[in-house]
Amino acid sequence: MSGFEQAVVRVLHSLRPGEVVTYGEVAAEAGYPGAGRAVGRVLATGGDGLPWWRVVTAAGRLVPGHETEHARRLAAEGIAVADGHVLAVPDEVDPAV
DNA sequence: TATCTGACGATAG
DNA sequence: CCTATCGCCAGAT
Repeated sequence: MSGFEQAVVRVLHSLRPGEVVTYGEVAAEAGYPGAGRAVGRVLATGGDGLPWWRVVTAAGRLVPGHETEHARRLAAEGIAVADGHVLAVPDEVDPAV
């Protein structure tokens, strides 16, 4: 387990139900801004134990190759998904906005 | 140590 | 919307 991997895992577990973040956000939150690519690698290698479905690309695009599974899990979390992309990323639930 | 790869990000065409 | 290019980082060979 490298520090990077632990940091990423910790961030993912820090997310609340229905919380969706991007790879860049996870990387920055983990303390490795710009390491979004490495984050994707961790999720891909981690395989299980990690809420990878709460992570999407900066464009709101779902994980390539897992769009169906991803969309299904996001729907279970209450996230609005359509055509392989999230309709919105409510990282901060602000009714004022 | 060097090189390649990848569930990324942004810009440009 | 899609592909191409560059920059980024960590891991694998």
